[in-house]
Order: sequence, then structure tokens, then C-alpha cells
Amino acid sequence: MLKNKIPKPTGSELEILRLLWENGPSSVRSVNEQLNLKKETGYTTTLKFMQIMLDKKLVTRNTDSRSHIYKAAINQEETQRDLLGNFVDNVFGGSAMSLVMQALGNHDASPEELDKIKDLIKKMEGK
Amino acid sequence: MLKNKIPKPTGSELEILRLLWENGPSSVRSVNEQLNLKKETGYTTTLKFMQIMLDKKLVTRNTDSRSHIYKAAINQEETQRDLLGNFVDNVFGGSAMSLVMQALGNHDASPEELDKIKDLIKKMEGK
DNA sequence: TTGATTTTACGAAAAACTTCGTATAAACTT
DNA sequence: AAGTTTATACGAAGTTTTTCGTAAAATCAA
Repeated sequence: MLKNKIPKPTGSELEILRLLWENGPSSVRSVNEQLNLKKETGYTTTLKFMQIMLDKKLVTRNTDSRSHIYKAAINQEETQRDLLGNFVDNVFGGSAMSLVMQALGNHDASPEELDKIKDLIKKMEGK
Repeated sequence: MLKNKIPKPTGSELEILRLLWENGPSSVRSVNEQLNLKKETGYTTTLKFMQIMLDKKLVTRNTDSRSHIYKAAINQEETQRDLLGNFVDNVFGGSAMSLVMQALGNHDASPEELDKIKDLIKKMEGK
């Protein structure tokens, strides 16, 4: 069965998804408090976003208790993969390699991180 | 001297910038034709975008001849770096490494590409 | 030179995204 | 139970981004 296409989250929606991924299922209040650590956001604004996201099937919610508990409905890694694919296309003309080279080059990687990459490369060469 | 902050290009603006980077200074007609290879776009729509971009200083133009010639006013690599930084923050919570790992993992890299990365890693370890 | 074509300028509609006010209902508080 | 607080629902206003119609100017062709 074909999976219903779920729309790409907007920037604000992604912020909320990231909180839900990080903290697990949460109330609007809790998400709103987290958002406010970064930037002033009205409670009803956050509520509205989460209702829109519910509509778009980006989240589900449990309405057993008075304060509804929202839960991410899309997978973090898969979403990152999709967005990364778009980004590579839009910004790096489809060349994942030039993105990797830039990301690596612009970032002060620790020896451990470099080791991880080397391992991955070995695996890729091996197969 | 502080460089005047030039706004981040929108998605559509970026498409046009990519053409200007790739093909060099171009007329509206030429950009519009390129865009139309990917998706139907009205001529005046393209024109309007390029006028907006001029306004935002994303491009400059030469008006000597009747058909104005537009030129990217921002640097490709620098722009890619900026956008990449934002993207890493927004989607990968600031972890460039997890982005690199995903990008590498999701992409069938050729041996040559892997070699290039290995070289880069060596350089990074060396210093 | 007159009419057709190509171009720019401008404004504004349309669409997508963000923000919030207000109403209403539920549930604490005293 | 009455008043206060906390929640959701809903609509709509505000912004940003995208799209395009129309007019006017410049060029080209017969």
C-alpha cells in the first residue's frame, strides 16, 4: 500500500517536531514553554500550529485528559533524510558530496568524529 | 567595515541564483527559459523575482542594452555555507556530523569521492 | 511610418505561513 | 456554588512569498 504523502513541515512546524522527538509526547503548554526559551511565542500561536500539524497528520494526539498530549507522527531520521535530499538538490545542485565536503570542512570535527566517518567509509568501500 | 546584511534568498530566488552562478550573467528571458525546463513559469513572474532580487541586492544588473543582464551579487560558496549552517541547526540540531553521516550513508559514493573525503580527513587530522 | 514584438515597470491578487484575539468549556479553589 | 484559572476551538488579521495582468517604452519588420 502506498503511504499517504504527508506534507513537508514548515520551519515553525519543524521546531515543534524537534521538541516532540527530543522530549517525547507533550502538551501544548510544555511545547510552548520550550519554544519560549528560544523566542517569545504566544500560547495560542503554539496551539494553532499543533492543531494545523494534527490536520496535516504531522502529529497525533491523545485527548483522554483535558490537556491533549501530542506526539510526532513522522519519523525523525526519515524526515531528516527527506529534507536533506531536498536541500542537496536546492542548494548543492544534487551533489551530496560537495555538501559533505563543505560540512566537513566548515566544522571542527573531533578525532572521534573523524574516526566514525572513517569507519563508515571503510564499510562503504568494503561492500 | 561591517558588510551590509543581505537577506537570505527564498526558495525561488535560490533557483534563479543557481542559474546565474552556473551560466553567468543572464537576461530575464534566458533565466525564464531555464526555469521552464523544470516547471512552467510565466515570464513576468521571473522578471518580478529578479527585480525583487535586485532590490534586495542579491543581484546586480547591467542596463546598457534593452534587455537587462542580471548577475549574482552574492558568492555561491558563501551562500551555501550560510544555508548549510541554518539547515544543520534547524534539521540536525546543530550537529554537522550527524548530517555528514546521513549524507554519506544515503548516497552511493564512488571510490574517487570517498578518496577525496579521506584526503580531507587526513588534512584535518594532520593539523 | 505603422504595426507587431519584446522588454521593463508596476500594482495587485493569490497562496502559504505566522500570529493572536475572543469565545467557550472544563476543572480547580475557597 | 461562584469565581478564577487553564484548556481547546475557531476565525481572522498580518506577513511573506509567489504569480500574473496590464500598461508603457523600446525595438524590429514590412
